[in-house]
Amino acid sequence: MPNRKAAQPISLAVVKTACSNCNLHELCLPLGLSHEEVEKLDEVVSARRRLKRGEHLYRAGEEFNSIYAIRSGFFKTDVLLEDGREQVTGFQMTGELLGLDGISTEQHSCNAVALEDSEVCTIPFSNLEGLSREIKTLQHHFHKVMSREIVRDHGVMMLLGTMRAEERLAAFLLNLSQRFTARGYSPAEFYLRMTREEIGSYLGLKLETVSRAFSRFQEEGLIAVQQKHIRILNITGLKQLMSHHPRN
Amino acid sequence: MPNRKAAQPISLAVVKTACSNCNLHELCLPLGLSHEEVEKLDEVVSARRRLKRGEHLYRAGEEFNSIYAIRSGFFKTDVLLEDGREQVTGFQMTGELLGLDGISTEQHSCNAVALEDSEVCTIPFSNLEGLSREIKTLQHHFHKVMSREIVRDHGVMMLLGTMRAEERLAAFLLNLSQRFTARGYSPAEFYLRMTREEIGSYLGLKLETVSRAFSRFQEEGLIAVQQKHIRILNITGLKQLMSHHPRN
DNA sequence: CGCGCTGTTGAAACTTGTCAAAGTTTGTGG
DNA sequence: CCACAAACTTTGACAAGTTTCAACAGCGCG
Repeated sequence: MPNRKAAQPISLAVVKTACSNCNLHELCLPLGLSHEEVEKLDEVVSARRRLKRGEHLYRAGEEFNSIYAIRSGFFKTDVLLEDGREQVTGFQMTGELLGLDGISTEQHSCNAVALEDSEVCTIPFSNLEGLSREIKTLQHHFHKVMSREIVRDHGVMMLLGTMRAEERLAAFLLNLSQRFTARGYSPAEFYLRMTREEIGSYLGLKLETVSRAFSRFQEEGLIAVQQKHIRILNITGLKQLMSHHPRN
Repeated sequence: MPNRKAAQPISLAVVKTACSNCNLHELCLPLGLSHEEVEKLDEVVSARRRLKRGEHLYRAGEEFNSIYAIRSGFFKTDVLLEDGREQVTGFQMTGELLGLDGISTEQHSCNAVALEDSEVCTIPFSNLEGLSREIKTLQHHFHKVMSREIVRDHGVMMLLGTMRAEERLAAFLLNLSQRFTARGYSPAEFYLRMTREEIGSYLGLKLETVSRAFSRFQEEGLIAVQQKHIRILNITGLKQLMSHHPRN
């Protein structure tokens, strides 16, 4: 096995990822696998890839071959309609998977764009399927991950279908907070990697509406906003905001 | 093999389904399996279950054990928030699968309700996983089905996030039309199984708005509505309606 | 150091929701 | 088989929320 730490010219495509060394066990696929099984998975995860901010990991229409595990960084996925309409369908962070949408037609159905310099593990899908046939735990975990994505999408549908602007933004901030927390970051303070327009697109709102909601939250002492820097001052307040549903 | 047509007391739970006889090959799981493989699947699909209109196939919170293939009938799934908000997340028809959301937490995360008398095949999930480990084609097909669900959800997010009332309803009708067509029914004439309120819930609109949009489509000669009976008179018109996006 | 992208704020327009009333269909029990 | 109640649908008038358009401020990249 090559020594990855040696100071030598780096061939990006060749650097092997090692699930066994990765500190994302609980977030990514290797959950609950034996040491031996993780080593098999190592063989399947073919390469790391680095992306600069703004770079596409894949584009809608491209052939689907692999799914990607985010090692570090931050992504958005978005869908484009023929008529030019566009919507952000999700924001993904460390330990989350990208590309599941491509399995269905063997073509990616959305664009994945790095919102900051990022690094992903490439997992050739047919290898993953192969290994899933051998390792029951892996198979089941993968199914759970796909199912979780479906449940998550239902949550977004709920948000888009039943919540008003400020509720949507509160839900969004609370969701980010919770995901940062799960990764060991502060639940109350973080930088947004996306623009107001991208937030709006995700939440089904115009950027101005997002901006106004931020301002309103600030006036009410719920958060402190300074551009992309967010501090949540009153988590309970944000949560309450969401349970005051309009009527029915 | 028992003769299912014999006039004898029927024990619902015992009647075996036979994928091999089923005319839903292309819609359900057995796509592209060999004869032999389909027979293995037969063994896994444990029982049929009949539901009356209004009956729940499963409820949110119940333990997840099986997924269901709709043999005949029509369902809705909906999600309930603690605060009483509710949203229909989908309508499912013959040949489609129900229950994929439950894999993630081993609990169903939504309710599935029959909107007309219906019949489903119960597919114990661990059996399906087992068989997937043996039959590559089945495994891959199942992954595609899950992925297709994710892509479908993205479509709904798009609809909820970027379209206005009439566009949403047009998209909804076109989608139904297309799915009926795929099942050999008329593309232009069908009965809605759901109420205006359920349509509204799915589309993120109030029932009055749905009703008004129907009326407007009728005035414009795009469709003929009589309660739940819909005839599409001008498919192109409906499609055009959707490409006149608001602005950007 | 300035230009462009991003974000903020205001006022007016528009879309959808709310409330209310009346019409229609469906299902049930007499 | 009819009658009545309940559920569903339609329509109108008004209110509320969000978008649109516009102007300006701020930050950051080159």
